[in-house]
Amino acid sequence: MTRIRKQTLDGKIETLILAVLEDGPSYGYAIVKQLNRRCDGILKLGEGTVYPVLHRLEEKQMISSKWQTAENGRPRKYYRLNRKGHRAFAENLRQWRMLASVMEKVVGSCASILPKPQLKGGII
Amino acid sequence: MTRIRKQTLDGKIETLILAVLEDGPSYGYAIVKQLNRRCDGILKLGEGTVYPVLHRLEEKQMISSKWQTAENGRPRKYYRLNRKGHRAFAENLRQWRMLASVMEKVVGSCASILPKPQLKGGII
DNA sequence: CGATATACTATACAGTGCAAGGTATGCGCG
DNA sequence: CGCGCATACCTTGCACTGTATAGTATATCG
Repeated sequence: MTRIRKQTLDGKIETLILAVLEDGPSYGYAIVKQLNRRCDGILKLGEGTVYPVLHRLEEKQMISSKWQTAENGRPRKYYRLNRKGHRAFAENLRQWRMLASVMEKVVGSCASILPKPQLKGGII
Repeated sequence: MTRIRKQTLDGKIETLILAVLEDGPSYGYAIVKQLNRRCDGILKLGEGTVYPVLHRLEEKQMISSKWQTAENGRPRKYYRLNRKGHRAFAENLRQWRMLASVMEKVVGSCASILPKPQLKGGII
């Protein structure tokens, strides 16, 4: 299984992180682990990838952070979605669907050379 | 209908152009028009977007160019896929499927807030 | 005690979309 | 003829994003 490339993932990590936080507050290290575990073999994010995105998201006021000490004594910076982040996630999702539609329209037509795994229904 | 954002499209234009050329040789201006027409309302690429990508693709030896004069007297630079480009397109397609799978896994679970248009089959 | 996992941070780089601006020519219209 | 429009190409520079690299600190376990 090949790892996913940067240029493929580009612009999607923000959405992925928002999606994780959509399920409830979490902190950087856990987010990295969860995403990697969730997409084992395909996604292998480093901490140097995720933390800057978190800082950018906070800067854009989509998420808020709060330092908290876990039961194991470690300080953790918990992030949670705020209204702006919630809206951003919804918008990102819409954008994702649009992209999927475009790719389907353009690539789909000549993609018969590489048949799709399965897709019985049309546009995603 | 909102236009698709840069960060959403990021890294996909190369694939889109390769897809068009997969159907036969073409030239820059026509490629722009075709992509925009094909995805009317969503995609609005400028020439300043496409030409640099064509140059990069040629630099990476995925496509080759050949000047040719059209019947209307205008000089056109026709591009065609070569073997490397063909392989790159297949790889890009694989990457796209991987991305779709990742997005499905992570976003799909909590995406119930924004129900998908239709999808009866699972992974794209 | 040393290794490992946890948990955070900062810096610097490369690739990419795209806005902005420029050149040149053929064609139709008033 | 002059004007605008569509055609057809090009370059420069910016902003954003993933990520490699490097650094810090502490709890836990063999």
